[in-house]
Amino acid sequence: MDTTTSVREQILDHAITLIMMRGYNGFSYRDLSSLVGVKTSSIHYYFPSKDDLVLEAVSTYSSEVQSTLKGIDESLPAEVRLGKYTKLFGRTLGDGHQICLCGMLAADIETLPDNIRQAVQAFFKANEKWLAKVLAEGAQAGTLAVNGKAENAARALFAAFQGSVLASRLFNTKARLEDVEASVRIGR
Amino acid sequence: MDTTTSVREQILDHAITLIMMRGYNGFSYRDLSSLVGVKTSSIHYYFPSKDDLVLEAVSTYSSEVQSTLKGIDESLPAEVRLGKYTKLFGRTLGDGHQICLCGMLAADIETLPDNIRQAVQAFFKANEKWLAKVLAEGAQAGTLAVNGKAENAARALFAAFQGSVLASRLFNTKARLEDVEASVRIGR
DNA sequence: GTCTATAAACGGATAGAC
DNA sequence: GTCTATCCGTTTATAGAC
Repeated sequence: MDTTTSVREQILDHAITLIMMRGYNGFSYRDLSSLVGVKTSSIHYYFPSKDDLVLEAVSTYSSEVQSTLKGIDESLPAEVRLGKYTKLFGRTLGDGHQICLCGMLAADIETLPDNIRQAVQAFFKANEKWLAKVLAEGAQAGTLAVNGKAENAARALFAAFQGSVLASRLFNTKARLEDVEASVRIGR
Repeated sequence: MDTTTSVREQILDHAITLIMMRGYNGFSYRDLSSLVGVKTSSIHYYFPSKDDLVLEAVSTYSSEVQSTLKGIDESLPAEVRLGKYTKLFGRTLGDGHQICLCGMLAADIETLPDNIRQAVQAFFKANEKWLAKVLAEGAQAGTLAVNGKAENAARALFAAFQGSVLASRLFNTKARLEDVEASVRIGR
């Protein structure tokens, strides 16, 4: 089997982790250079500008999340799917020093170009759409507490997940993610 | 009357705005220098290190928010107090380019010293405590939808507010703050 | 208190050899 | 593709004159 990871992939992977940890303005080509073991000029060969690198980081990260969501069987009960979504955010935390890449870039958005803003917006919309479907079904089944329209509740719920990974890292506990799930889950 | 604003106050005010806009790693002493009209070395006179400046920014910001919360009459109905809290976050947005200072620093937390982390944690806890009281009363009165314990629901709700200012700025609309309020408010 | 001057490291980025 | 070498602006911070 092939366990090779190209330099390009390594750069991208480390960039994603660094952004999730320290944000756009908190990492440099020099950081990547020492992590991957190539000179900064080699990184510029693959990603001419930092914005190019970050834009591709968003695309890669977003595709991975979308793929995970697509892998969640829609025939499962709504509350079970929500539980899997909570776990997805739990994995995002990693060793406890990372938050969602798009949540982080949303914080840095005023220092980023418009094409990155659009990519981050698309990530938000996709997550909200997925959650809206889950909430609508859970409301129908009486297993999830949904106040008002599912679309509005989904936007509030996604915001709660983004805010809670922030708080989870700040307080060094995953319990805050569970608070969010508990806030909409009826019964045990 | 005295409309004088000391250089020190001006530095602090602009620092708070810059952090809310661009984050810890997104502004510099040079930015402050051009905004206030003094050299960067003069800023170092008041705030020896950037961390000193940011720590005091958190203290000042936190005091202002605490003061606003204290000014909300506790004899008002819970849902009315919640409405005022939503408006507080709406003012935080300002001209639409700012988020909560402590939400921003929570995103930057991995690049900050421990004393700042503690100050940000204290801000989170104070807000969650205030919201827990409102939620408990609203649940009792049947005006607010609270699932599970008020303390847990309050942590989820505060996370939702933090996430929603992020989204409000990202999409350039205050509607996302209202989604959060609507998600717990019963009836019209 | 505020300035000039300067340090010393870091930032993203490019040219050209190999 | 990767390197060396370099550009040039930025960053936090300090020393010392006024």
